[in-house]
Amino acid sequence: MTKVSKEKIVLEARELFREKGYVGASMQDLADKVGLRKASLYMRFPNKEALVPEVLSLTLDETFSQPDIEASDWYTAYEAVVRAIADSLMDRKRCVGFHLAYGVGDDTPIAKEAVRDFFQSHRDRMTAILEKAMPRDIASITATDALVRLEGATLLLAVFDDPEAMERAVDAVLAAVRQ
Amino acid sequence: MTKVSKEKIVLEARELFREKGYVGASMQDLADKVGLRKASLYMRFPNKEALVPEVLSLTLDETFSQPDIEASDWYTAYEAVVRAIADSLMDRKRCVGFHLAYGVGDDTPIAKEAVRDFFQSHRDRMTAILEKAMPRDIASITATDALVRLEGATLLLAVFDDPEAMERAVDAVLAAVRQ
DNA sequence: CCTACCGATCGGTAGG
DNA sequence: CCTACCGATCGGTAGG
Repeated sequence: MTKVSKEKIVLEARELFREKGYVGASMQDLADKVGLRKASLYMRFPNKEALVPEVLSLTLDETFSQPDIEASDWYTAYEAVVRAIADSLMDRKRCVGFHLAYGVGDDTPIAKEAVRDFFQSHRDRMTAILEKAMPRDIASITATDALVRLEGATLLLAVFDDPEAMERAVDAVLAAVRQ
Repeated sequence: MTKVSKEKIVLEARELFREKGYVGASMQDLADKVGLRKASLYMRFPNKEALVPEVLSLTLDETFSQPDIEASDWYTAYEAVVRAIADSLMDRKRCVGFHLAYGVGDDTPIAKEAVRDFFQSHRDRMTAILEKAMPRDIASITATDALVRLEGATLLLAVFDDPEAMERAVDAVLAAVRQ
């Protein structure tokens, strides 16, 4: 009976938030998943809301720890990010960030701010890569629209289990920066 | 004290589902909104799940009752649909269908099927318009990708209250069928 | 269309 | 890290 790590809890919390959203995910479900009693979760996290920043910063780190992102060639780096995002979305059929974006309200300001940070970080880091090849304002718009298409394609994954829209989104987003 | 119409209840239920999702919206909130006791809602609807098909079919009807959709010119009709969808999303910052797509699970099969119908109807009706100008398979893909972009842009509306991504999505989606 | 209620579950805490 | 509990709220029903 080895101690349950904080990371394990965050990973399972992410699965719950992704699948059921913020309100639909319960601390009892999470406790069952990690094999603890519910009360014991409160030793590591002050409350449910505090799980949200942890879940999102873990996810951000995963996405941007792709090896090719350090490539000197901007296109190689950009393609790596886009494919990392798309692969993770296709794997899980939903975006935990998007589910939380729709699901957290003004009653959970810390969670709300974490969601903003999550997507703003995506935009900033993608913009930084594209800035090597185009002016800052164009890079920023291009990054934002890429995110919009990738996230939008999760609708088809969630509703119809159809990955084709995501594949087309990846192709279109990459083609947009190649011309 | 005139009777509360079924439509009024459905309209308020839509607002709740859009804002809080399926699990986050409570029958008590809905009762308060329409000025009834909670038990009285069950005279018109057998349960909470039954509200979902009503909410979505009302929304579908609103979108496709735009006058210009009957235009003989396919482009005029398509533009009317795209703008009707975008205007409604920009107005409310979220898509009730998307929130329900992420939020309903296998425990609510009727709601889940209603969500599928909702988006499949969008695809079918947009495809029907585009078929006047291109082969069926291209029309279907074009319609799906248009939906993906418009729905994806709700992320920026929900998180940053930024309408610019939606405006660019509308322009891009219309430009895609003009060339 | 109401009052009054049901069992189940929610997030969170006391106390060890 | 646990047992045991808190008040609040959930969807839904009985009975009038």
